[in-house]
Amino acid sequence: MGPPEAGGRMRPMNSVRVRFAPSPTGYLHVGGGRTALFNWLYARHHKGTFILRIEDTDRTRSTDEAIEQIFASLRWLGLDWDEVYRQTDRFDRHREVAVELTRRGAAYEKDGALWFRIPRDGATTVPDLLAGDVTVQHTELKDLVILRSDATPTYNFACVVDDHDMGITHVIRGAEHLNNTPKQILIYEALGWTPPAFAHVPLILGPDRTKLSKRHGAGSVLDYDQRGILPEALVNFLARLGWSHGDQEVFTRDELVALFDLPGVNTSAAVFDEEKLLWLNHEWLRRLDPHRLGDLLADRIVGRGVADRATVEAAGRDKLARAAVLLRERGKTLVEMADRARPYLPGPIALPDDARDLFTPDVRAALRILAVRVGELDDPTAHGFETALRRVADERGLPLKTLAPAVRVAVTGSRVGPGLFDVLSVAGPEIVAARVEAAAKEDRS
RNA sequence: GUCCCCGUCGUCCAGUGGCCUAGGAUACCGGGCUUUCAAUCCGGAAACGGGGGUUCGAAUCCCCCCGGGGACACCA
Repeated sequence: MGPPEAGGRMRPMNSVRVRFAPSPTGYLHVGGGRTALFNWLYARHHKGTFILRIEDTDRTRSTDEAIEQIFASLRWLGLDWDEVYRQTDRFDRHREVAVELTRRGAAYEKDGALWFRIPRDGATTVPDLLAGDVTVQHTELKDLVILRSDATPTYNFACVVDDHDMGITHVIRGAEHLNNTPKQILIYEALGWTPPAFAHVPLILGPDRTKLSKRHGAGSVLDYDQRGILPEALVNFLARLGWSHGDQEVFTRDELVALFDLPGVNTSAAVFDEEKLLWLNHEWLRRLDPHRLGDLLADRIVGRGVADRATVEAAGRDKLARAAVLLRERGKTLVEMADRARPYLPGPIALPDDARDLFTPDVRAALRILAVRVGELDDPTAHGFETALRRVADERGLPLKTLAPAVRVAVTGSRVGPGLFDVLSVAGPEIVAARVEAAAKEDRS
């Protein structure tokens, strides 16, 4: 028989119910993101329920903006929740239970606050699914406030009441809570309630090996979106921090749901390695559908001010998708890709000063001819451009090794980039002809 | 300081007593390919924290030490 929900409904006993319980005192950082992910994966894997509970009992530090940020972060990560609660909505219930605790002699009032009494003797064992049995002597514990002077409940207390009322079966949370658990178990026992199962997942550390926190800089989940990281990549990366499935590194969301379970989770803390995230992002960039990636690229181009919306729309979806396919081979983030997308969009290109040595009189003469040929090109594929380029080089007695870099710089403004003929083909004859002609007029001095 | 957790390449993981001359990934170094940069391919360097046990045999089990982290709020 499962515990009754707040409303009194009964639930089947075997169904998994887990919750992610962030406090809205700031943005959601990747540590919290991973805790949310593990809970979500566990729920989805076991066909259970994923509950989101906003722990806003600290009314002076909680903000609505933070709540919105948390929602937005979870949505971006693709972690959908089945139920959502706000702890402040349940204050009456918390007070009711506090009274019950007092009636049972487990709580007492002092200085206006209500305190929970820790039994003098004995010890409490947390049967942790990951760490094993963790026993703490009661002498190590101190009585704790459960109701503040202003009658609002504190974390360790509200948490117990809500986990119980909401029928939580597994509490999956960060290892920093392991020390709180004996106190919470004592509260369950004082109330005659059965505690849920606990699984304390290892911490995520910053480069300095201390718990990842806001002071490590780029901690916010949404920052990663800002930096051009794909949610697929962050989810994949976070999942692999503390969890594994053999030697597999790349996982789709569906694979994660199918494979994730608590027994596969580690017990030691992990350092957040930005380099590996970037590698995974690159992997995911290359796996995305071209048109979807093209759309993401289009937004990013506008967002970064590389080109305006009208220009991007004029280029068209197909062209953006083709450009994205070229760009993703050497970009690790959407930001890098967007910042290199200019060559594929209409408009002039600025030539770098240090590349002017490429435009010798011979080269400029060849470029003039090439511009004409490209204007008349009837096969605007990579192959068509290659043929045209080779022919001009041949006619002018210039090695391709000399002409190609000049054309590249003329069209893209850079000496490096994707395969030249692919670049020309995606940019298209019109853009190529105009830029090659403009470069041919460059007077190097 | 006290209590709790943890300890395999720089980093993330594999490894659950013999398949380990310890495997994969990333990052790094060298080479091939290429108009360039990537990608890719080939090669390289790189770890079981230390000491005791247990065992025919230990990265795997036990103990001690050392190291790292976390918690010690009317924060969560």
